[in-house]
Amino acid sequence: MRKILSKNFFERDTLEVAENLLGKYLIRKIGDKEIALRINEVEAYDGFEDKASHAHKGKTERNKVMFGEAGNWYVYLVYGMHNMLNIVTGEKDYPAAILIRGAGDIVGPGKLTKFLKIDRKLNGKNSSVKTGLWFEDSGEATDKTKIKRVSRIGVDYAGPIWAKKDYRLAL
DNA sequence: ACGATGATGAAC
DNA sequence: TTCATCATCGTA
Repeated sequence: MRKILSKNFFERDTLEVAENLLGKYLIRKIGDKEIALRINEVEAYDGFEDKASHAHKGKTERNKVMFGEAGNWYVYLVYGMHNMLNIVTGEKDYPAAILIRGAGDIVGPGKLTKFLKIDRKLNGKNSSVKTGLWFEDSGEATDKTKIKRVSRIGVDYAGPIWAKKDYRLAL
């Protein structure tokens, strides 16, 4: 059973989406080939108050897609060389997204986008077969009791409260 | 432990 | 228009 995840899956609480995204598949179509990778590590960036989130200082040219429709891709460049892949969650005008850190054998958000040839051309597009990048539920059950919850990476600047939140989920 | 490498946002 | 900063990675 292949079920494509659509907007309604992402239009709810970010932590809840993050938890449910683990074990789902990220599908990338390149030419006539499809690559499917099982998602095993994500990070949540949730709301205005989250000081680790790009949206904390309000809407800007870069982060505006976080304020848009759930199920859209938020892709940006860090450190001058790595594209980060995020999926927008929650209601419109509520800024939140989930960073995909690891899928399949690929560990690390920068390596993942390089492997799947993902760049900012996808920013603001929705996740669907049409854009060549989407999610599927294979139907296999994931054991939620096995989910590890630890602090996020590279967000020390957010201060002790927000840097310490266990918003990094892994299988 | 550190440098690569460039867009972004805030200050001036 | 300049400047510090950065949701990382590979090499040492």
